[in-house]
Amino acid sequence: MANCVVFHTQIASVMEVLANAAVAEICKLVDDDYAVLQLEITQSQKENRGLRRKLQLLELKVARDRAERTMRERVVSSVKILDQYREMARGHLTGGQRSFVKPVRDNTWRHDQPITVDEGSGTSTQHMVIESADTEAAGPGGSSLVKQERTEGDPQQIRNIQTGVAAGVAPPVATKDLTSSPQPRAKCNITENSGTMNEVLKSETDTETLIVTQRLLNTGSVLRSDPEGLGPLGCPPAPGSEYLLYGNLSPRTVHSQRDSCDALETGNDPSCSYTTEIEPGNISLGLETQNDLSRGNLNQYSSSVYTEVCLDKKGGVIVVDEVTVKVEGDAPPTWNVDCHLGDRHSQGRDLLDYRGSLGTNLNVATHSPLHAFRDRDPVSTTMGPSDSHSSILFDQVLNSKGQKAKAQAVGATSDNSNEKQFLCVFCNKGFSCLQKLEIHKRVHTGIKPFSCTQCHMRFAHSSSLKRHQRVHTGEKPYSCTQCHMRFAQASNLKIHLKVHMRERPIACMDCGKRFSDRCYLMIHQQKNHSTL
DNA sequence: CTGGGGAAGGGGCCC
DNA sequence: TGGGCCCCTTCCCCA
Repeated sequence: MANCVVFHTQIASVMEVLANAAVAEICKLVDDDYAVLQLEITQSQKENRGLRRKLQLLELKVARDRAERTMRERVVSSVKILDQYREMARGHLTGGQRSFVKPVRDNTWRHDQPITVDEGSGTSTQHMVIESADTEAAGPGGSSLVKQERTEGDPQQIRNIQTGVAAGVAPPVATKDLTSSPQPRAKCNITENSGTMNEVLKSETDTETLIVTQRLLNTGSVLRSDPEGLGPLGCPPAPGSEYLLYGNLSPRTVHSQRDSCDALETGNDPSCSYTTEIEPGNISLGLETQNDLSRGNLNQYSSSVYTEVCLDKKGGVIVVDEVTVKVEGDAPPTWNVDCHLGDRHSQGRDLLDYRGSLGTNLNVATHSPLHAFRDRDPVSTTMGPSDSHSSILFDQVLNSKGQKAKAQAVGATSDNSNEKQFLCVFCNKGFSCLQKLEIHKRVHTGIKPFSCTQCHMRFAHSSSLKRHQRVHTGEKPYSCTQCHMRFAQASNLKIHLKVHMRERPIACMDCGKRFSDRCYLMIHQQKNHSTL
């Protein structure tokens, strides 16, 4: 019995030992599996983090591209807007070439009518206020004020754009327009923020408000800066400014300035954008006109300033780049033909071309009315360095200091050969050299450096100007050998020669009338011999 | 409606 | 690289 008890005790001990060993084994297995699982989880988490980072990078890249693209587009539109203001001022100064029916009081812009320019990339809210004293208040040097209120932001990121000629600073181009304006014409300070790329992304919800309030004078309207001649932050205007020169450097030349921060140095920063996005509700382009249009007082505004800017042929909305100018009411198209300065039809065609271009690429600022407006600048008579300079500066605005060529080169796509490494930022068309690209971009920018001295026609190509001048000289160097017809253009002679060679092989079986093409015969038969 | 002429836009090529 | 020429295309006007 005692042995039996001892035996059971031993068995129990063995069982316990075995159980402990089994538990230990199980625990070891669990620990191992747990470690493996932990390792796998950790690796998965690392992979997730990596993928998340990649995703963020991709999103950042996309946002950067979008911001850069938007910047370019808005720079164009903003430049055009500024150009428009210059034109407005100039138009009031050169009223002899444009019909101004509107009384003086109606040409006054309200101070409280803002233009909101959402720069999209800014980090602060800024206001540009264009003010002008009344004729009486300003005296013979009646002027308008363009100033900007900046509410926040790093002073290091401010750039001032000064349009016009600062007091005491000689205008770059002395023109006859100045005769009507004894004072320096325009001076416009635009303080602009630039930020980092992150700021661009962040500031998509931020607003930068560019409030432009200008009271236009019927005569002698002069844009000037704030009386102190200081920028919004007290930065004195730099006469040697170079920013935002665009188009023709007439007295309405945009002088710009860079303050000490040299904001254009931010060229590497895509957020360094001078973009404008005019909110229809705050748009001041029309200012009172817009309201008056809705009231049906359009006839009072034969001023090309208003009609050209505000009116679409359909009387609805003009879309210039991303700037939407809403015109309320059934405003009829009132492009003042008299304002076209003797241009028989090409300017109107510019508008058509512009619309057609927009039809294919809404982001292309092609021959916009504003450009057409500028292009009718009767001041410049020949191409001057200012024009090329302005083109360069336009590119500076567009691509921020030397980034243009880089962008063009970087933007090369597979469908462009190495021979055409210079790509147009507007249409992506490739050119073999930079000069050709620069010339081509006039199609989009509307820059026409070549002006006829006999009329006010302007051309983007020197050859076009030379060809045009035959209109004035009456020279017709191309003569037909078959008749006595003479032509100023060889292409027209070539077309004419077809008259002598043209055959009309298509004959109507009913009446015998012959046509040069089958489609003419079909139309003819449908109209005259249709049995239906 | 059709065709002809005038004129301009714009790109390619050459020097 | 810049200017000039050539060419094609397109639009407008007119008969």
